[in-house]
Amino acid sequence: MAKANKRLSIADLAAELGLSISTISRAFNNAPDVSEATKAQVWALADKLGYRPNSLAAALRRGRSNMLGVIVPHINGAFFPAVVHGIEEVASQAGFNVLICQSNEDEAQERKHVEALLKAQVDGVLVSMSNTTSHFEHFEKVRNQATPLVFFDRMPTGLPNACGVVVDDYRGAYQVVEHLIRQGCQRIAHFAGPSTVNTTADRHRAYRDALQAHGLRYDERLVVRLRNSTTEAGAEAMQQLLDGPVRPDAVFSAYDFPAGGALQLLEARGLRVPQDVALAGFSNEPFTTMVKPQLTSVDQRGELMGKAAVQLFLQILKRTEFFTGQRIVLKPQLIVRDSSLR
Amino acid sequence: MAKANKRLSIADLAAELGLSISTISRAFNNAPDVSEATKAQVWALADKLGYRPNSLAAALRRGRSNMLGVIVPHINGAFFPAVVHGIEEVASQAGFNVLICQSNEDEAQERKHVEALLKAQVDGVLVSMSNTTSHFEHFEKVRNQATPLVFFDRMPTGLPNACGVVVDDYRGAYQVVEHLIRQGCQRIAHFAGPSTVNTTADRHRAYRDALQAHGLRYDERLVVRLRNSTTEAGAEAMQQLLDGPVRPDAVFSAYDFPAGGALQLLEARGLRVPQDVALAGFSNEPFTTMVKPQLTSVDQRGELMGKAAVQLFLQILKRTEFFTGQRIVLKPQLIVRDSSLR
DNA sequence: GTGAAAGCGCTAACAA
DNA sequence: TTGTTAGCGCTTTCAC
Repeated sequence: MAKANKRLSIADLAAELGLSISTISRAFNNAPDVSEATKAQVWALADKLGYRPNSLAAALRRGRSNMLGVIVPHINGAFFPAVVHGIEEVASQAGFNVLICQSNEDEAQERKHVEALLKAQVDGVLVSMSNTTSHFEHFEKVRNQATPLVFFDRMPTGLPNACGVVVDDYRGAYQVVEHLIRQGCQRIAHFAGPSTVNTTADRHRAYRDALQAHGLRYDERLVVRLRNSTTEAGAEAMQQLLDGPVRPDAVFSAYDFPAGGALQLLEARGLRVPQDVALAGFSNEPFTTMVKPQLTSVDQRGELMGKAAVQLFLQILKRTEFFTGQRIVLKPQLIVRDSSLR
Repeated sequence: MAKANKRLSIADLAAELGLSISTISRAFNNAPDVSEATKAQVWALADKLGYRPNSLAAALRRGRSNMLGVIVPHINGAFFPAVVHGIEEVASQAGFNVLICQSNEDEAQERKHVEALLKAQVDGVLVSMSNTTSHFEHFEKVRNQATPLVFFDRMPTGLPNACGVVVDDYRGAYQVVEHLIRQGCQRIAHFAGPSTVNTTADRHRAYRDALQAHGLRYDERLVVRLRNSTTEAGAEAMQQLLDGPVRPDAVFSAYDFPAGGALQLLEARGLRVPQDVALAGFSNEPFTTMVKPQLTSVDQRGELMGKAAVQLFLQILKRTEFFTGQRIVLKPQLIVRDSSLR
C-alpha cells in the first residue's frame, strides 16, 4: 500500500516528465493543441502515480465549479427521489455534479443550505421549497449573485419572475374531483395540505371549483387541514370527518399517505371503500397499488420534472440576459383505481 | 435589485474599510485576536454588500474541504433515505457538508462517483456498495489518498481492513426463520438477494443455518434468487414456487417489496396469508403496515446507521494512525405482524 | 490587534 | 506544440 501521501500536483508530473505545468494542464483538459504522444505520456504517468486533478483549484481559477445545488424538502416517498433521479441524469450528462440537500420542511435549514451552496460556488440552485417557508430573501440572494435559480414542484407565490417546473396540480385535482362526481359521489371531502404552498393550494382550489362547476356546494365542514402528510395524519383527519356533522361519501386527499391512513381507519370502523366512502390521493406512490382496494391517484411526473428543471437551468446559464420567469408546466396523469370505482 | 455582479472578495472589504485582507479573513473565522469592534465593522459591511466567503478558495488553501461524500445505491424505499438523514444530521453538526451520489446499483457509476468525489477533495467517503460491484480498486484508491473510507450496510467482503457500520443481518434473518418455525411452518422458502453482497448473503446463510439448527432440511428447490428487489420480482418468485415441486407454507424474503408482491400474487391465486403461506420480509418499509395482513419484517436501524457511520469517519479523521478495520454492528429488530402469526 | 507576503493547484493569456 | 507568468480568493506564518 502506498505510504507517504503528500498530495500530487501537476507540478510533480511536469518535473517528472520534463514538461511545463501548462502542458500537463492542457493534456488533462484534452486540449487539441497538445500532441497525442505527450498526452499519452502524461496520462500514463498520472495513472501510475495515482494523480487526480484538483477540481477545487480548477473551479477557483475558472470561476465555475460545475456543481449544481439541489434543495428538496425530503427524500421520503417516491416523488422527490424520482425528481432527484431525473436531475442527476441530465446534470451528469451536461458535466455537472449534483449537491443534494434536504430542508426537512424547515425554513431555517433551507436558508442554511442556500448559504452553504452559494459559498461552495455552485453554478446554479434548484429548489423545491419547504412548506413552512414564508420569507424569500434567501432566494433573492441567489439571484443577486447572478446564480441561476430554478424551482421545481413547489414555488413561492410571492417571488416575481421565479423560474421553475411544476405539474399542473390544479388540473390534476380537478380531474380527480370530476371523476368522483361522475361516480355519483355527493359529499366529497378534502384533506388539504398547507395553503402557503402553490401545489396544495392549487389542489384545494381545484377541489372547490370542480364542486361548484358541477352544482355541488363547497362545504367548509368537509375540508380538513392535514397536520402533515403521513398516514397517521390521514387517519386523524378521517376520524374527524366521521365525528363531524356531515358524513362524506368520498375523500380527495392532497397526498397519498393520508389517503392510505384514511383507508385503514375506515376499514377499522367497518366502512367499505369505495361503496361507503370513495378515496383518492395525489402522487401515485408505489404503495397505492399494494393496498386493497388499490388507491386512485395522480402521477406527478417526478423524473420528467427533474430533467426539465436541469434543462431550464442550462438554458438560463447560456443566456447573458436576465431571468425571464419561465415556467414549465407538466401535465399530471389521473390514475383511476378501485378505491374510487363504484 | 443589485446590478453589476463581479464577485466580491475580502480584498474589496479590506479596501472599503482601510484594513488588510488578513484582518478580514480573521474576522470571518472569528479569530480571538481581532477586536470585537473590528469584527462588527467587517460583518456589517459584508452584510450590506452581500459578501459571502468563497469556501472553494478556503478549502484549497487549507487543504480541507469540509465536504463528506456519500454514495448510496439508490434512495428508493425508506432505508437509504433514513441513513442519509442520519448522516446529514451528524455531519452538519460537525461542520461538514454532504455530497450525495446514487450509483443506481451500477459499478461503473459507483467508480465515476468515487473519482468525482476525490477530485472534489472531499475529506471522506461513505459508501454503501452497489450490488453489482465485484472489483474494489476504486475503494483502494480512496484509501491510497489517505482519505477516510467508511462503508455502511453493504460492505465488500474482499477488501481487507474495511471500516464500516452494518446491521447484524445474520441475526435478524435467523430470528425471522426461527419465528416461522415456532409458528409451525415446515417448508419455509427463501427469496434470496445477490450472494455477492454481505447483507443478503448473510440473510441467506442464516436462513439455512436456522433451518438446520431446528432439524429442518435445507432444500434448494425452496430458494428463489430474486431478479431485483421489486414487488414484481417477488410475484414472479412466488409464482415460480407455486409452480414448483414443493409447495412452501412460508416465505422469508430478503427484502420487503418482493414479500409484498408475493402477498398480492397469493391473494390473486386464492391462497390465504398466513394460514396457507406465512410471509416475512426485511427492512420494515412503511408499506408493510398498510397492507393486509400487515407484513412481518426486520428493522435495519437506518438513521442510527447513518449517524454511526459519520461518527466512525470523524474518529478516523482524528487519528493519525492508519485504518484499523473497525466495524460497528447494530442489532436489528424483528417486528412480528399478522402475515406470520397463525 | 493588525499587516505583508507567500502560496494552495490550477487555467489562460501571451510568447516563443 | 510547448513554456512563462499572473492570478482565482483565501489562510497563515512571521513581523510589528
